Amino acid sequence: MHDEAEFLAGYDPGAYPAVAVTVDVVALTIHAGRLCVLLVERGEQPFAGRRALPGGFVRDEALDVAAMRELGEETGVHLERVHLEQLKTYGDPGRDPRMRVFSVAYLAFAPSLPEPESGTDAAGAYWVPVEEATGLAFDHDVILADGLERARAKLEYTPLATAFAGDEFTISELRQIYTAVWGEELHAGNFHRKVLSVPGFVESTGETAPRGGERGGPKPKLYRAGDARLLHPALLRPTREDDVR
Amino acid sequence: MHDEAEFLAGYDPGAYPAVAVTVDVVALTIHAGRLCVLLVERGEQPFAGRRALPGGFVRDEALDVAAMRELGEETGVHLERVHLEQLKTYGDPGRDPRMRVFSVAYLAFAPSLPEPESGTDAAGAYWVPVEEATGLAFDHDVILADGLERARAKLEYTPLATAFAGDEFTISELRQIYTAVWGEELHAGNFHRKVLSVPGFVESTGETAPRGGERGGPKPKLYRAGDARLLHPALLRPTREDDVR
DNA sequence: TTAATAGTGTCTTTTAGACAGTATATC
DNA sequence: GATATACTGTCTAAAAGACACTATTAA
Repeated sequence: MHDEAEFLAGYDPGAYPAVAVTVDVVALTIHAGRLCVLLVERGEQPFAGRRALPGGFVRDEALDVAAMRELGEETGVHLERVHLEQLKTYGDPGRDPRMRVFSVAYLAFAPSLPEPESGTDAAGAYWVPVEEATGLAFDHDVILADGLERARAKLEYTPLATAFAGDEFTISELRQIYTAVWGEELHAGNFHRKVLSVPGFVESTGETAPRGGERGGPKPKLYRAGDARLLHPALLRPTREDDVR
Repeated sequence: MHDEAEFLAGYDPGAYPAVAVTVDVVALTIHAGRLCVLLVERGEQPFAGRRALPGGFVRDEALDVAAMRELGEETGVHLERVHLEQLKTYGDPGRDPRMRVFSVAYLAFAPSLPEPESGTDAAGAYWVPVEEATGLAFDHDVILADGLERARAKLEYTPLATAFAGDEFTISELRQIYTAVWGEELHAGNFHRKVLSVPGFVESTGETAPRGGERGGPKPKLYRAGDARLLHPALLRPTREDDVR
């Protein structure tokens, strides 16, 4: 189109007030039966010394690429089979003292627990149990809360829990993931039957684990993630009427 | 903090490459039993003359404020009890030929059908059945598709359908909303009982509609939206196994 | 009168959840 | 042997869905 080319030639990007776009990542994993989030200690202003979600400015790249890159650069955590999804964008004026900064938050689920190495941008990075992750920089407390709510909801109707597990896992391990994320005990027997009854949630490897539990019990069978993208029927949280209203 | 103030004084926002942030709104309503989306005909480059979602640059304001403002300015549609929620952010390099533009998409649900007046920014604005809303400017086809998927899913486990209805509505009207959004017929009798059995979904006004259907039938009772934020148990779509994998 | 719609009854199937019970491991 | 765990059986209650039926209204 001639008109469009002409328009583009005369267009001045600098005419708009400066804004910046960052990505911040809520990376979750299970460690010792507890749900943990990856935090960095900020080495630079603003909020130097405060804990924050890993993140940084978006370059000439897609948003999800930026999220994955920042996760690796800033924490030394390089996740291969990591599940990454966009959470929400935060852009209230004043949420960053430097300038107008819009942060596109991502949610990541890490299967195992790679101990992070300190990267270039951060003085340190570590997994922190989510209950202890408070007083974060910027509006990251809110972002974390939104991420946790999303994660808890998605466990119900998607096979997301398998993203927290390794390639092969037992039904018990899967149940412990649900327990950690929801913060509620689940009946072992009913959970077992339920998981196996949902088509495509898990599939058997035919193998069994090399040994039983620490204090006895039979060797459990091993499973891997199935091909379902949604759980039908869903695996609902124990109903608390209060949450509904 | 002395350190932080010092840092801010020496900070130069112009040092970063220019980016822009816009909001785009997927505004949905039901018209004559069909799900419709609000589109504008672009009056300016780029994509002049093409249909697009209403939207524009974010000013010194919160994102949801920007979304509501653009909806009003660009289409003349001023929605009072409109439900507005953030959908997703789109930021692929090259999605806008002018510069790097990140678009924060919002999803809006309009109860009635205010016929839009042409506003300042747009050559025209009109409601279009979603099946006919193709070939949109930028990546708006994708944004619309994501918005529809979100809307369809939220009808299942939230009372969102009431946002499409007026202050008072009949169970039949509510069912027609589900039918229009999901594109599937629902059994009238079972739907009726189901809606009334979900706590807090709807509450009776005690009144009945002034008359029955066009071709006969009793005067239906009137209801208004209840206080539930989630539907328990949910109102699930007729299962299509294919959607799951 | 005809036909369409509102609303209810009832039956079957599926699912959730409580609870018990058996087999198999580890210490 | 004591004990913890994996897994299954069984029963009950809740819910989904199919289908039938009555009552009420507009044309």
